[in-house]
Amino acid sequence: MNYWLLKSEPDVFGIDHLQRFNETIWDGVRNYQARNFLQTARVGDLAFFYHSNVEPIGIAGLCKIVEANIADPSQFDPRSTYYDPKSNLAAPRWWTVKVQFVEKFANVISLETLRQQFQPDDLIIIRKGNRLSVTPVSEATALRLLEMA
DNA sequence: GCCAACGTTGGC
DNA sequence: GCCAACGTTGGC
Repeated sequence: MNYWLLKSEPDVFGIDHLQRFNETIWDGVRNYQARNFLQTARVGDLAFFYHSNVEPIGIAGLCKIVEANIADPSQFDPRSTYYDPKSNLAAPRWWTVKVQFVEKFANVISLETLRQQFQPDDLIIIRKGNRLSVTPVSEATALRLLEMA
């Protein structure tokens, strides 16, 4: 099993939304490196839910992948902000997963705490200038994060 | 294939 | 609101 970190702005979609909806298709990823990570995610993998651009910044909860290799439906929807006219049904360009709510942490693991506890090599999210919205997390790091939650 | 220009992200 | 960092675009 693998571990991931999914980044989102809670003003748009946060852990509270996921708790309310229980499941969601993680749509709108339009970065090839992030997409490639998503394509390797498998059912049963766990993903940390990171809140960006908000106070407090940090890991707010946990979810799990319940469906893998979904062609992101928003790429085909002209009304969607994620619409991609260069994609098509026969050869979808953007792939994603469906995630299910697992847990909202009692306290957000803050970015400051993450920086104190981990090295940039261990946790991509704390690397300077990182903008990837989907990143892998090693098992060792994941287990430590789960203990901190 | 290079790279300047541009738009976006996201912490501060 | 600022701005550094980054990815993408498009002219050449």
